[in-house]
Amino acid sequence: MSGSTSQGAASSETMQARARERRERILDAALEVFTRRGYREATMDDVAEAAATSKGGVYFHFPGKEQLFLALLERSADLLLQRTAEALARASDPAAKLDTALDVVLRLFTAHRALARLFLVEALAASPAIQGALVDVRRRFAGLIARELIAAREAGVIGPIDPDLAATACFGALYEGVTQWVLTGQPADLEQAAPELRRLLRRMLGIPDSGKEDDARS
Amino acid sequence: MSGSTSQGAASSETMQARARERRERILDAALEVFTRRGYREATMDDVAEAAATSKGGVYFHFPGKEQLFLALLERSADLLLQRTAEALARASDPAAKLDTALDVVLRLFTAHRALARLFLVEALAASPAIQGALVDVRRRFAGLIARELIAAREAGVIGPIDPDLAATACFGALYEGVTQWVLTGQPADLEQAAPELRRLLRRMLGIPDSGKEDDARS
Amino acid sequence: MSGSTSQGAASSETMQARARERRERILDAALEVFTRRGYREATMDDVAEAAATSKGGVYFHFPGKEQLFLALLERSADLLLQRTAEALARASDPAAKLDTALDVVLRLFTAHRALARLFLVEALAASPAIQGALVDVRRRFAGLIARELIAAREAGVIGPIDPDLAATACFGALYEGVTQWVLTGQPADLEQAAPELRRLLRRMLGIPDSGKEDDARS
Amino acid sequence: MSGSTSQGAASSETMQARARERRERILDAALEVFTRRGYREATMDDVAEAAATSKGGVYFHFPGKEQLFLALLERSADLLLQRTAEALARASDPAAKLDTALDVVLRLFTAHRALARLFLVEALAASPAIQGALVDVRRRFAGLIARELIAAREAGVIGPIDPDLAATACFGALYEGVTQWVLTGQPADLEQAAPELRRLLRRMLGIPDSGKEDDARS
DNA sequence: TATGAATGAGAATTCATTCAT
DNA sequence: TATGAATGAATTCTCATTCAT
Repeated sequence: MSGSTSQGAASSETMQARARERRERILDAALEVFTRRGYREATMDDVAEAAATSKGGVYFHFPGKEQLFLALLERSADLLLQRTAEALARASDPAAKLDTALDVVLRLFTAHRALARLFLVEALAASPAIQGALVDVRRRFAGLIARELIAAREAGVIGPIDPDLAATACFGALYEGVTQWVLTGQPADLEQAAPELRRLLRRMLGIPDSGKEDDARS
Repeated sequence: MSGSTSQGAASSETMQARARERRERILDAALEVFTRRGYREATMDDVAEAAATSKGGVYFHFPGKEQLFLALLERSADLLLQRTAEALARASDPAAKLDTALDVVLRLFTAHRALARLFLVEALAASPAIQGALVDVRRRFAGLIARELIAAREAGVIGPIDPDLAATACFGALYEGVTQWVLTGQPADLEQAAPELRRLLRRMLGIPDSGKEDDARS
Repeated sequence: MSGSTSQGAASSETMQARARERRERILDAALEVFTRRGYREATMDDVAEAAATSKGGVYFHFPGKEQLFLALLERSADLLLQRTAEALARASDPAAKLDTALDVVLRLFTAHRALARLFLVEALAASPAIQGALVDVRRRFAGLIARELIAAREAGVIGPIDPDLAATACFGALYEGVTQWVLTGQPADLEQAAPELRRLLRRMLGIPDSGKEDDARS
Repeated sequence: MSGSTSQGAASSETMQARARERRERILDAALEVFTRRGYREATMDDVAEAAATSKGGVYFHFPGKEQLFLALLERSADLLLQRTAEALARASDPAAKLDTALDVVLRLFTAHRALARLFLVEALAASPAIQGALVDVRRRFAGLIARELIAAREAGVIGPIDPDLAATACFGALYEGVTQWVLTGQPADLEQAAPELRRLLRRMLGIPDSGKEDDARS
């Protein structure tokens, strides 16, 4: 199995690279299709066509429609969670962490509305397995926030609080705004809502206002 | 008015009453089925069977699956919004209004988890028309809150605030909690989360803590 | 049964008159609907609505859809055949008979395009029973022509001829022109084709040209 | 061109050949089924079964029932028109052309009564699209005749005539005879009617009788 | 007689998945 | 690996007919 001929190995490597490439292309196509048509309405034919391959080709890379969606969800969730975690790590104090996380999420979703739709709308009613996966993603995300809240509490920056519930509420406030935007297109620029949303969340969590910044909309 | 026509009228009235009754029975059955199987998985056969009628009977009362769901959504939304509006009207000061509205919603959803699931999960990815209707319901609900926030602001009870965004955030925090409960069953008792949620929302909105109360649902 | 009370008798007569009236109204509505939607596409609901009555009402007067169509066909065929027979009786010589019959048919169909459609198009593929009825009508009509041809032959006005085949051909030539008109709307004025058609049929049957008349389209 | 790709090409060619074969098999089956049951009564299940394939297979090759019928109509019309055109081209003088065309049509329909039924009866009331297609076929056929009439007129073989109307009448006479035969089975042998029909049409068109031939049925 | 609610047997069509090539 | 033809179960919706009132 280990490179009997260099040619075989080279070709195998090339093959693997190609396979990975095609896999990615299928995932990209799937994102576009699931977003445009919805999970149920989207057909494997749609995906195959969008990926410029055949139905059989899709089935070679993914065992089924559900697993395709799941893979897509995972890939997207990893991106979202990783970016958020990085942003949280970069910021020093709790207030800054909150701000940064908020910015990352809003920016990410603004840039990838399709992805937002996938998460917030389509995945919810797709299938039990997908629903489960989505719940998991939400939990991981809320967990990220909760951890920070615990740290902030221990540092004495914020008062006593139920970190899980607070994180969920925080997540939900953000979530609802994005969902409305995804579904209705309003506000036209999602990021413009950031300052006010930041203020609301800070107040909810009991993070003291840093005073200086942002255009108070008194 | 009496006399020769009364018989005809009576029979017609009876018919209409029966028809209305059957229509309600179908809606009840539809709620049960859509809840148990999800919008997409549910079939009109299921609904007919659950309503102890025939497929044709369902189609006599509703022109299609989507319209059936829409009718159901409307009926349920009216109930939810009306109850909440009543509760808001009963309470006097903003803090009490928030508390009461929260209680009503949590109690309603706790009592009708099926309905909650229908609203929060299934409807979202059902079809564009249903999605639109759902967005509308969410907006009406957020509007209810926004109106109160404006009143509270004018009464000087709370500070300057963007009422729409705040209402959306408020709604979202609540929504997310209920959704988690619907999807995961946690917390086991949704209403137990009320006091802490109340505290968070109050803080977010800037409603002064009345001190004494909480976890006493006196 | 014989007028026990004048009131009863009167009301019964009135009833019968009303019933006949309604029956006619339903037939009129059926003609309109079958013509507009085609036999298969037309529903009993359509007919009932067009007749401003209820489905049950239609079923009271006619045992079923097929019988309704049959009754309509018969009523229309009677009209067509009777008018043609009258016209044939009025004319004296074979040439005049042909001319008159042609005029009657073209005028009748021009005035009642719906009826023409019913005969020439819808009835053909409706159901075996209806097809049988239609074949019968065609035969009766062709028979009308054939009888005249036999008489003309016996009178020595025309040469030897197979009367049945000639009648069928005659009928078909006419039929095809009307069908094209029904299906395509061309020629815009069906009756304008009469002179040329008359000339063709005369020649086919061997009826000598009366010379004088009509604008030769050389 | 040979070598590594030849295998792929060969397999692809094989596939295509098989697919084309299957497509033809479905068309053959459809002809049989539509003829036996009529357009409306025939179900896609019937067609699939008759083609020894699955419903999905039929839908793979044809997008729907109507398009299947349309494809069938086209295939059959092409056959009929082409044969007739060839026959017309083979004959030299107008009289011979008429004779040959008549023979071809009668022979073709006699041999394929199912096909005749499809054309003359079922297609007429099937659906607007099918109706349109059928009108088109009729027109093309009448056009074939009209062209010959114009040529004959220019050659001075026949007198002044409206070629379109004459062609339609000619076509109609033939059509009606065949339709009667399709619907009633009479005459038992369609081709036996040829001589007399020929005489009638010749006379109608003003083509001089060649004198010698045919068993005059005086 | 008239009404219209109810029935239920079907129909066309869709699409995830399989598999020979 | 890739292709695309083939499968067939499942689903929505239709409509002639019945019948209680």
